[in-house]
Amino acid sequence: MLSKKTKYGIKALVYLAKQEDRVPIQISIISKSENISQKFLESILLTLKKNGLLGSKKGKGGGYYLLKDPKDIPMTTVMRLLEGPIAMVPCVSLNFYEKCDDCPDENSCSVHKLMIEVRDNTLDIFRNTSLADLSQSK
Amino acid sequence: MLSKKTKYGIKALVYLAKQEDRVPIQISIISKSENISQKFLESILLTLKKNGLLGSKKGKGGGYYLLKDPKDIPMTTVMRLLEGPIAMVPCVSLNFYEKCDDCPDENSCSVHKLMIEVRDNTLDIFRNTSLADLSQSK
DNA sequence: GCAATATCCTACCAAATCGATAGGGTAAAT
DNA sequence: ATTTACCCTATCGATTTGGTAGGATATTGC
Repeated sequence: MLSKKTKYGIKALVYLAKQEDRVPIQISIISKSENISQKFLESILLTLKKNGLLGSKKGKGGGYYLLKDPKDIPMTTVMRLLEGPIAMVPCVSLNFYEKCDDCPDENSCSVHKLMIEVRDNTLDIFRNTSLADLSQSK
Repeated sequence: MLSKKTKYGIKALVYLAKQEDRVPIQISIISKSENISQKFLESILLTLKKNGLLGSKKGKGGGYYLLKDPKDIPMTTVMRLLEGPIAMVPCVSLNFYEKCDDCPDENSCSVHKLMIEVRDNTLDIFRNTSLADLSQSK
């Protein structure tokens, strides 16, 4: 299940990507427009900033803005940053791998094989979808 | 993230599907073989029984057994039963649909569109994978 | 009929996560 | 100097998760 953190984060990024200029947009603007709790959104944008997706400006006329061209931000990046692993099971995760306690041998695990297939497909979608793709849609 | 409940459930079902005959298998056998807490597995198998996937026999020589041919059990059924919705967001779920609080219009929601794509792909895999497919693999 | 077996059922529990809120600190613009 | 708006930490209630406990119920073998 997608967390609200991720959902809100994506919506905010799309909102910023839709802006013509790279003028800083205030949290309050986004939170109102997208119906997101302002304080919650605040923390989300902060982590997006800490991880190099957003820049910020303090004080009057301040706010957040994208650091890169939306075309150059694949959804894999966004998802991993906000949601964590894309795989449904840690033992098939590329970036967050973890061995299962119960599984003696991954290669003979039925769940493992199935979840690799799911991961590959999902990964493909996220890799081939950029923030720009999401923003252009009507 | 796939819950352990689902993971264990799948493993147990695969274990049962691998049996030659349809002789009842005891919980303790499966739990030992698959390294699953016996009591936890008990509750999982019970829900699988209540939902028509498994039959059971009480008393000596009792246990659980598959009610259908593994070929006729698609993973969509198993997943929906144990994990719930296959979609990452309720607003794109076929069987567990729920409207978002924050979204005024689903059709113009960027997250919505992306998650529909993911759902369709994942659904496709689960639909075209049966319990038999998982059991045959080495 | 009685004891052994193994499912069935209910209740409970600790830990973790989630979504959100509170309250102030810091930097920048006017 | 004041206002603005990001920055940071801490806390909180609700829910979910994975697991445990203990006994009730049905079936088998003797």
